[in-house]
Amino acid sequence: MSRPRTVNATPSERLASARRSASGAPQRATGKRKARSAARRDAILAAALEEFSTRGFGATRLDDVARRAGVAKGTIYLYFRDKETLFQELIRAMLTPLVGTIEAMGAVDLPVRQLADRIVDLFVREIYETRRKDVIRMMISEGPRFPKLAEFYYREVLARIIAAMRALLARAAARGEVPEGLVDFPQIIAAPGLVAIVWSGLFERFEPLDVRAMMKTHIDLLFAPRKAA
Amino acid sequence: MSRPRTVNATPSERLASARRSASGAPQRATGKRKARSAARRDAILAAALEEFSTRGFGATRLDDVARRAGVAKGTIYLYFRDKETLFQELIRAMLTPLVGTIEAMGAVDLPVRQLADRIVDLFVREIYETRRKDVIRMMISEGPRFPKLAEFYYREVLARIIAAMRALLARAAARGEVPEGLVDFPQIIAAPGLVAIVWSGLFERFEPLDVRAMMKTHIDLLFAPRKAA
DNA sequence: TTATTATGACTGACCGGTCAGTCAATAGAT
DNA sequence: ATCTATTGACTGACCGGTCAGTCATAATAA
Repeated sequence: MSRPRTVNATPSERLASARRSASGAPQRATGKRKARSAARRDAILAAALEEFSTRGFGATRLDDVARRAGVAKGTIYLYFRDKETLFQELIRAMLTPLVGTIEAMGAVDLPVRQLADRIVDLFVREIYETRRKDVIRMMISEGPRFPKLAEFYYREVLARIIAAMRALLARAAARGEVPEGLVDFPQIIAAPGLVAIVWSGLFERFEPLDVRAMMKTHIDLLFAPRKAA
Repeated sequence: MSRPRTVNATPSERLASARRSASGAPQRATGKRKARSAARRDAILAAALEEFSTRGFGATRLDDVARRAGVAKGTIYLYFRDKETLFQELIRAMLTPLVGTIEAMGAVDLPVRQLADRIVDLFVREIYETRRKDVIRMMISEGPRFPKLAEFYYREVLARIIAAMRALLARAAARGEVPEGLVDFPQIIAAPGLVAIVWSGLFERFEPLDVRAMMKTHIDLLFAPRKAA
């Protein structure tokens, strides 16, 4: 047995190691190393996105992620505690930037129709035509088995977006631009977006779907001027 | 999906096995045996539903399915060729009965509003408050990695429902009960249903959603009388 | 500046546990 | 007795996670 292995590592050593990985980059680093380190992390996340989004969490092999990232498997564990952490960090990294953008949009005070158009545009450009579409699909697929992840997504993303929408819709409703009912269910506005995301993953090849047109139609129907009740 | 783990089995063996399993029951059977056989199959499917829908396809262990069904693991293989076949049969068995019901509904010629109410009711009673909700969730989650399954679902379920809806909407539009736009995107009608299914799996515990109310609101908004263009 | 030492990022062979699928043995029906 | 259905121990591919060892780079000394 010529491969001696160290069997002992004090609890504190283990803890230190765990803490390190949590930070997301191996130890401290300066200059060249720091840059390289960040690049590596990104490469791993990019590879993970590719693999996770085509194979799903369970069927993804970390060996494949490593190969795709041009890195040894062990390296992944220098940047992420384990497979699950990698997965969650990936989703976090992809979705977090969106929130600010959307909240900002809700703050602007424009006629709802214009806002609606902007929202549709934002959705198509920043989500539907983007890898974020796949991230949301993953969220839907794997979320039920990752309660922590679902909670993060709800608290940091959804709840905020819904709050912004509600505020916006309430203002519009007060002006009579929008029926009151919508304020209770902002989800209705986003519903076709969800349909589009799911459809694209399952049925696009049988029957392509014009997302923009569908969302436009939906908005037109919801916001069309009505006869008085 | 998943890697084939069996490496040896002559083509003819495979065929024989396939032929038998395809029938869904071991050999021919009559009387008592036939009944027992059908019951077994059902027990396995029921157990599979339970396991697959909480753990997902990949993480479900056939050992667990067997235990839950009160059967030895090998027995599963008497009724289904492999894990994937079991999964697909399950979805097939759960969704197929729906199609007829929905198509029948589309054939009736009633004012859209009444039809809409019936459709909402059907959705809530036959899907949302049922295990079928979970089956559809599984379809969404696992579909992208089971092209065959997605195709079956599209051809046998979705396409038919959409066709029925389109016919119905076209009639209604001709009568001026419904805006023309809807005919192009029957998906819009179903969108909140999808939202409800996804929501229930991910966020119910943070923020319950009144599906009936949401769908009612949506329908009211879509079908409300409009000012003339 | 150049030489020497220290660091820690990176590697990849390896380990241990897991689980789909098999099949010889057994129970049960006819 | 014969034939079928059922069992569950077993196999082996597979993969997440580990860690001793390597070497480029950074820190320090000369």
